[in-house]
Amino acid sequence: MIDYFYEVNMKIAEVSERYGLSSDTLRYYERIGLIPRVQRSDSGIRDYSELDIRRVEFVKCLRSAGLPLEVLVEYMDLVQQGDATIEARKDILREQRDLLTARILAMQKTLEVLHRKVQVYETAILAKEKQIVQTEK
Amino acid sequence: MIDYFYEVNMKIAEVSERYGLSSDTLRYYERIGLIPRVQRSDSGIRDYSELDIRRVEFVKCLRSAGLPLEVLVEYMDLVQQGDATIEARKDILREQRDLLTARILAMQKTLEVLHRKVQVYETAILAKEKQIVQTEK
DNA sequence: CCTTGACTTGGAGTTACCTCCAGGTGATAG
DNA sequence: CTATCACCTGGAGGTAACTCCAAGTCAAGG
Repeated sequence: MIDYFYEVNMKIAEVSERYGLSSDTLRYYERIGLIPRVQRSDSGIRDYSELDIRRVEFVKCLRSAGLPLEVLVEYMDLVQQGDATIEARKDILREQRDLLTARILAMQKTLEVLHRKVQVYETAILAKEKQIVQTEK
Repeated sequence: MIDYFYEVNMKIAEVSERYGLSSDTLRYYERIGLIPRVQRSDSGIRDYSELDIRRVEFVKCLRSAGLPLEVLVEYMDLVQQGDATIEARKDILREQRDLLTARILAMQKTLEVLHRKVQVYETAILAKEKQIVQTEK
């Protein structure tokens, strides 16, 4: 029988595939309360709703920038608590945004250092090659 | 008696202070071969030379951008081995530079997401305040 | 009916990177 | 002379974030 309802939901393997997080990690995130409990099918299998998937995406995004799980858990907890926590949530995100800005700045400085150092090596290698050519003459 | 030789060297506490790495961390870095063995005074106390200090600074810089210890140990090892390893060292730094570039890019995207989200919260809070004012009338 | 394979759970194990500790030494201040 | 203090060593402990495992369930295919 054809299912007339459009089925958006996904099993854990699909979510894992799509967001590059292992199934174990997804289950782990749920365990620690980072993602609220996902609905299970009759046979107990996770059935990620669109909302769940958006949460995974959000978490994946912030985690990949290095925000600590602890902070994200706290934030997601506040989200669950509803409108009264908007102020607190904003404060968390603002703080993390500022920290991230600082981290990016530091990394850019380091990148510069690395970049110059690579260039120094490249010219050193060129000089060495030239020396070899002269020796061969 | 006055010491006529200019004394640049530092004890571990001073290096720790100056670079924001704990003494334990400095000793740890030496243990794992990230910093070659630092000279000891007669009574066995570390006496960081200018070169040692430059190494600490370099490591601190790269670590703060998230380069893994393993890679840095490998690199410092090659440095110890002398000129023959210049090519290999360049390759390591180039790879790490490229990885870092990618990480910074990803973080900038996340920063944008965070930034927008903070703004959404800020306007939401403003709207809420306005509502309260109206209710009070 | 039986096997296969993707899923479930609770709990244990792993990795990277420190951080702490116990027990000991040597220089300096009271 | 003794107490304090910064340092030493080797080794154990801690934390964050996964990652793996054993034992079990269920649906689908042969």
